[in-house]
Amino acid sequence: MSRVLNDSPRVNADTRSHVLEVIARLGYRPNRAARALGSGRSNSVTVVTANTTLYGYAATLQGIEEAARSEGFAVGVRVVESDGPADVRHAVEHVSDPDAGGVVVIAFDTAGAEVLRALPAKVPAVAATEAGGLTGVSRSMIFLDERQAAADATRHLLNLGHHTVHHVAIPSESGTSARRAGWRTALEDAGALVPEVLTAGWDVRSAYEAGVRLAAERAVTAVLCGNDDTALAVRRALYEAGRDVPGDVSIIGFDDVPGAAYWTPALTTVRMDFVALGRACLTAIAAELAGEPQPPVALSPPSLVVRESTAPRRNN
Amino acid sequence: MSRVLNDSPRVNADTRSHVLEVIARLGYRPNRAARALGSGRSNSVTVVTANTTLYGYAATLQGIEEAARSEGFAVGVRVVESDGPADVRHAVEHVSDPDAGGVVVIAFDTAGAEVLRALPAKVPAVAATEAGGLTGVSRSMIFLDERQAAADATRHLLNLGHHTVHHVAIPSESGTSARRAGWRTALEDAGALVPEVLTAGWDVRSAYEAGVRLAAERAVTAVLCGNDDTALAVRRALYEAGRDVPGDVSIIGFDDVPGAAYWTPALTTVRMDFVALGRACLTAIAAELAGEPQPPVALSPPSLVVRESTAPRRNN
DNA sequence: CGTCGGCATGTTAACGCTCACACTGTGCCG
DNA sequence: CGGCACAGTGTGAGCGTTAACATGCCGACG
Repeated sequence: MSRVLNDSPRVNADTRSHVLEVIARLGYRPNRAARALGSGRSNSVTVVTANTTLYGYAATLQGIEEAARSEGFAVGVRVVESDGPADVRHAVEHVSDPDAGGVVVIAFDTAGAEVLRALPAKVPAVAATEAGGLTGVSRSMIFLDERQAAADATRHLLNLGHHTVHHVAIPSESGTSARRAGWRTALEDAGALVPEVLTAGWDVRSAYEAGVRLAAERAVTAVLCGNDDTALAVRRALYEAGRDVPGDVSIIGFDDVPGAAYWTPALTTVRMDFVALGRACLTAIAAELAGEPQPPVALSPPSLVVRESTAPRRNN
Repeated sequence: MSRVLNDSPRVNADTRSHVLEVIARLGYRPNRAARALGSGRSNSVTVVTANTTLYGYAATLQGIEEAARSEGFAVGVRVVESDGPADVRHAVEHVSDPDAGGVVVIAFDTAGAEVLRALPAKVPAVAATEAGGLTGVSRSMIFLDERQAAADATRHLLNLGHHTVHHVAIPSESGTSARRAGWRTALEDAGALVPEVLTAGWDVRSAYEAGVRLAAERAVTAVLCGNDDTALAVRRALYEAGRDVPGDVSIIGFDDVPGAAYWTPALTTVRMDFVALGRACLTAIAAELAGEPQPPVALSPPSLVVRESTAPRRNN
């Protein structure tokens, strides 16, 4: 019976259908735990992430779950609250259990990255990372390369007549995220001054505070925000300072959250297909678990979508 | 050794510490699958949800995971894409496996509700539902009762001089959600006219369309939206119609998503503590799995937080 | 001083599967 | 017509735990 469940090639069609019939009649359901124990495989993946609520993480998780479901995998979730040694160790121990199956770690931040580094080589894993991947880790790493889009966004602002564009960064694994890199490159190529970057946390408040600082400087007329939530907060700070968006200041976000098109003004942002990223991760870990070679994945690159939050520089 | 791992009372302190020492030295880690097989228990819960990306769902999941982690449970996720029979059946089969452990279904919508109804009585489960719970299901149901807050919100608008309050509803399990009920009650109590409710889906676009219809009617000056995303879209529609918020029209949302306070104007909304809801669900399912009686949970009720999107009715 | 009741600890049958191997029968080749 | 290869099927030894039971030990009680 084990043979028909795992559809081995060596079963007579008659026998198979008979077994299937009996299975149906008895309402038999295989027990996953027993199957895992017996085979050593578990047909499940667990995703470790720093958060389940933030859009990028949640959407990636959704992509993973979607693909997992269609491939018959069970999916587990484990959050690492911080990159502190205790949290990281616990997460690593959790997923080191064979029952956790394959692991996909969402390493957009240092917490995920630390887990990835601490993960024993024997546990199968892939990672969703920032563009470029992580250094010093030999794992399959899949990412959305927004470097180009970040440069496009910056150039878009420059072409609008802005003398330079400011950047408020979100937490990232490397000090130099792809967003920041693309931004800097575009600025340098254009011979524009590269302002100091402000950093915000995941919480909207810290982004707001960065916005307040930016709003105080009359010289800033264009800002590239690390993500849409950051853009929201920066916009708020600008508003409170009496500076109109996009009249006085143009802003661009990253992610293109579902509501971005419905903002007032609608947000110019970079569309990131996190769901596709998640799906690709699942496909990759499934291949690794099956011992198949992993074809390099090519995700369509993020692209700038221009809406209403950017406008020509107002001469005054 | 099984005895020390499960800290049974009948072990000598010396023996225990010795075993512990050896365990540490060998780097031994118990195997979850084997443990589940042997004991019949799995120390894990799987949450079935219709979505992982929408704020209410994601935050509830976060609460569950948080509590699960601190109690040593592993958490699985299974999404039911729709309330169609096939999706529901697959989800039910998935969680019927003993390895799935306890189940917490997020039944804010019909998909979740259907799963709950179809779940065999033998599988331990609790549900996070709309206020009031589901009829015809005998399971522990935990919810945030926003009826009062909805009424408060409606009254707030009425007190501001609005003749009535329109409502755009989001999908719900019952035709009459608590939000809607509270709204209607407040309206009736005030002797105000009860307008027809508009319904939107989870997608922002449908909410936008509802907003467009509302914006076309000069009589609407106050609208209570089913959630913050809906409010966002309605606000956009109003803006496109040249109607100012809150000058011409006041709007209120539900959820109080992290960014709501940073909108422009900051959104008046009802704060829902989904994380606490999730935690409560985990506590409940853990108790059920342990065979302990379940104390009824009392979650602090959602409350209205007044910000900038509501203002006195403008007489014209 | 013989017994009996616990406490500690040793032992082993499940748990529900998978996988490797043994076995049977058939068609085909020489 | 014997032998062989192989498709199809039966069988049972694990897989890593748990829990029930068996055993050994000591002190207390009669």
